[in-house]
Amino acid sequence: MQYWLMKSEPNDFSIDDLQARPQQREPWDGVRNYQARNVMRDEMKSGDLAFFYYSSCALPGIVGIVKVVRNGYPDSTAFDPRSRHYDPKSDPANPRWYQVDVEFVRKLQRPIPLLELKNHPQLAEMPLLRRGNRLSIMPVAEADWHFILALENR
DNA sequence: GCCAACGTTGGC
DNA sequence: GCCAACGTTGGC
Repeated sequence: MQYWLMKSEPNDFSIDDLQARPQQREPWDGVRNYQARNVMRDEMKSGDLAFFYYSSCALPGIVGIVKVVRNGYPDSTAFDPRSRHYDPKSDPANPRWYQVDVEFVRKLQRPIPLLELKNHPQLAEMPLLRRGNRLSIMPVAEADWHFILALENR
């Protein structure tokens, strides 16, 4: 099993939105970055866990945990001209973009802000904390996963 | 809103 | 295949 971090802008899709969905599940669609696409298509597997991370908001940070419940499959919003994620270059016969399905697991007892993560030298090698990182989906080392969860109750 | 950093595009 | 121009991301 692997661990991940998935970014979302809370104004766009929040963990509360996920919790409110039928079966508390939702396709993680609209990702238009090749590296993140490759992760969802090739690496994320049903049963993996991921941190739900808020970006581009008042308090960027980790707010919860989700579980991958479906392996990568083509992102159909790319085929829909009415979708804001429409990509005419994605051909259903040869899809360019992929998504996984995620399921709500729980919210953290408190959000763990990016600023706090930066205070821990142990986490300095996380892709999230590396300068200029723009990946919307990235791996989390198992040790980092547990370290971060231990911050939750402080 | 600013702007640094990065990814993508497209002319050559 | 190079690389300048442009668009996007995302913290601040």
